[in-house]
Amino acid sequence: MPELPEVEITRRGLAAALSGQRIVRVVIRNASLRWPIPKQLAALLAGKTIREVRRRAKYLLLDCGDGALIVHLGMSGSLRILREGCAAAAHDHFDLILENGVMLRLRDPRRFGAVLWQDGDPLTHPLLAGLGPEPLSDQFSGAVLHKATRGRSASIKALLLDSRIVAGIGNIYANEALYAAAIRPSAPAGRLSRGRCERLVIALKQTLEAALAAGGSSLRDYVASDGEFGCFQLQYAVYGRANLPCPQCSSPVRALRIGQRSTFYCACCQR
DNA sequence: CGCCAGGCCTGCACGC
DNA sequence: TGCGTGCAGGCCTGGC
Repeated sequence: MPELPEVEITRRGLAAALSGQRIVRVVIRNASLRWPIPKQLAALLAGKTIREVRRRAKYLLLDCGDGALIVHLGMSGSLRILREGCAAAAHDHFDLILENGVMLRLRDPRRFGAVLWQDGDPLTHPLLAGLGPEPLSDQFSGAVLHKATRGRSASIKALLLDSRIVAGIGNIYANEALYAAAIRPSAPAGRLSRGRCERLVIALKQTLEAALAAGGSSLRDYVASDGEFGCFQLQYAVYGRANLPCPQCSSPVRALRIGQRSTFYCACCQR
């Protein structure tokens, strides 16, 4: 569930609590996430100091100087800042306990998330090395999207979800941004004009910023690191709104599947 | 009960 | 041959 805005909200909460703190203990209750949590992680992390908390796409990077803990929340993961000793509940798989008594706890019912270690620069990890530009950075522009989509016959929505084109766009925000840009999700990416690429990139950035301002989207499992819920789901124009009226023209929102993912759009407003 | 869900990797068949 | 492409499947639990 957590998409880029939710991961960024989490990052901000973690940065305030974890930066500069030393790790004293690691608890692994269930190592079987998407990939197994390395069993030597407990020994490896003890004594390290978290320098800063970064994000690349939907990966959180706890930078320890000589390497980084890489955390992905998958579909149902959340990270909470708690006090050491707080009782673990179901699906609380992993804890980091810090010198000052603060505890970082990962909960992930579906276990599609990941906790990994990368020596040195975490951006060299195979999962991160091939990622495209960050959508909120200046590295991602209409010109960049236009160039990346030339010659591609796949739908624009499929390519927005391709992390090699742009990193960390999830299904909700792909749907919402295409609506905001008035572009049909099924449109062949290679035929989008330069102007429409510009408009889409602006819409994508605005959609992500609006979600950040609303504290992200809380659908089922997501909570911020302080336990707060996001409320951007109240602002969805099309996502999850099959047959409900389009906010602009009131015609019913259509639902279909593109690349195995639920897709929603207004056939009147999006061309 | 079956079906669906915010992610994302792997592998396959197919067509150019 | 080697891509790009669209699928299917896999990993899981929980909610409807």
